[in-house]
Parts: sequence; structure tokens; C-alpha cells
Amino acid sequence: MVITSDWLDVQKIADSGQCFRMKSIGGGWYRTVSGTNYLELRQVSASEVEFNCSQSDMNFWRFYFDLDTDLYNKFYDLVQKYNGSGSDYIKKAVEYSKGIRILNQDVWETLVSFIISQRNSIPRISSMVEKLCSTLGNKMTDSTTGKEYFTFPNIDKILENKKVIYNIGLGYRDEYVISAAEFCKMTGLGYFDKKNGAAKAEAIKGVGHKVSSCFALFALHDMESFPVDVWVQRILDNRLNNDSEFMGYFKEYLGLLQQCMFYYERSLSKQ
DNA sequence: TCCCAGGCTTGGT
DNA sequence: ACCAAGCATGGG
Repeated sequence: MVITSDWLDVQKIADSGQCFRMKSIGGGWYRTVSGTNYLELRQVSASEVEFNCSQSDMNFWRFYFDLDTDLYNKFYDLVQKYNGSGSDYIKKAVEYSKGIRILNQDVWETLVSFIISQRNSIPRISSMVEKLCSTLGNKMTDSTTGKEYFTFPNIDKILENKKVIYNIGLGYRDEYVISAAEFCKMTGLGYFDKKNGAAKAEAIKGVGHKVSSCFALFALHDMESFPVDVWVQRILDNRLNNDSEFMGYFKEYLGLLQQCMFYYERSLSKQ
């Protein structure tokens, strides 16, 4: 079915760096996996996206893509009205990144993915996550497309296969993945609430402030979370003159703004 | 507060 | 062939 939205860009979301299993499969189609669900989708026009899935799966994906909110339009309007420090850069970044949404991703998958992301490049994060899934995940067949895919391994599966984790090329991050599994086995995933989830996650060995802020934004949907990685730090230093005026103005949209700036800045470096 | 190892891959000389 | 850097973190 076709979903109409003036703020939904498949390619930009796939390349935004918030998810690592969404990739192009040719012919304009993308595929992604979340939980036990598989989806193929493509951009039909600037404001239309075709979702190749059943009606019941669409409920899952509507939530996943954060489609039932007018937050994005409110954000865009607010950006147009902003004339404070850094407004030129922010307006350009948001215009360029229009269509990026903050996904509602699985708590466990996102935690592990961002532990793996540390001191790593996006293509290699994706390949590490795929390796993890193809090695320890469950093999499934999508009823709509007939395609085979692997789910992300759950906590127990990882705890039962520690040796495997140490031998799939995660580097020094392997022990962090194990410690996250042990921690979450104890607390349960419901322990990570939107308000305090980031701080709670930092009790896990291998989860510092940067990973926890990504976790809060991309899994717990804490839109006020503003992850600062090397790219965002460069933006703050070189584009925004370390003036944090925008942070107060965009308070409840900071996570979305971070994604726009991150995506825009990386595009500038690729030219 | 500052500094560096740890593991592994890619991209640039 | 060599080496730096990559959506950081923990420990000294």
C-alpha cells in the first residue's frame, strides 16, 4: 500500500545512520528488518512511499516509521521561524534532510547495534550487525515477498553462544555485547524507560554517554536526546561556533535536528 | 582532567 | 607496504 506523507524519505532514512539493517536492494526498493518483521519499501514520489506488506504488518511499520504524528511539520515550521545563532546552517541542514524520521526501533537490537557502533564506520557497523543476525538469528521467510531473512538474536541466544560472539569479528566490542546481554537478562528490557533509560544504560560496561544518547533517541524515542559524535562535535565547533542557543529553542526536537545536521554534514564531505 | 589501549577494516599515501 | 581513522569507553 502507498503511504502519503510530505516528510518521509526512504533513502535518507536508510542513510541516516540511526538504523543499520535498512539497505537498497535495487530497482528503487529497500528492505529492512526489525524484530521478527521484514519489509520492502520504495519511494514512489516525493510524498509517496509504497510499503509491500500486509495490512496487519502495516500497523507495526506505521509505529516503526513514526507516521502518526505531526511533530515533523511542527519542527519544520519552527525551523523557518528561527533566526538565532546558527540559523543559516540549521535551515540548510533541515531543508537538505527533509524526510528523515526518528524510528521507533527495538530496544535490544538498538542497544547492541550502538554498542557495536563505537569507534567504527557505518558500513562496517552494518556488516557486523548482519553477521550477528546471520550467525545467531532465526531464519525466517517473509509471507509477502517470499524472501528469507534473519532476525536479530535475542538476549538468551547471545548468552548461550558467548564463544560465537567472541569469534565473529566484533573486535574489543564483543565483551560489551556480552555485558549488555547479562545486564538486560537481569533487569528486563522494560527497565529502560524513555525518561531515565539513557542513564540506566550507562551502568552497562561499554555504554558511555554517546551510545546511551543514541539508545535513548533511536530506541526509546526520547526526542530531547542529542547524541554528540565526532561529526556533531565538528558541527558544533566549525559551523555553530559552539553557541548552544539552538538547544533551548529546539529542545523537544533536538534528536531530529541532530539527525538532520549529521546527515547534511556527511553529505558535504562526500562531494 | 588527560591519555591511551583494545580489535579490525577501509581508504589514502 | 604502511598508516591513519572510524557515529567511544574504561581504566590508569
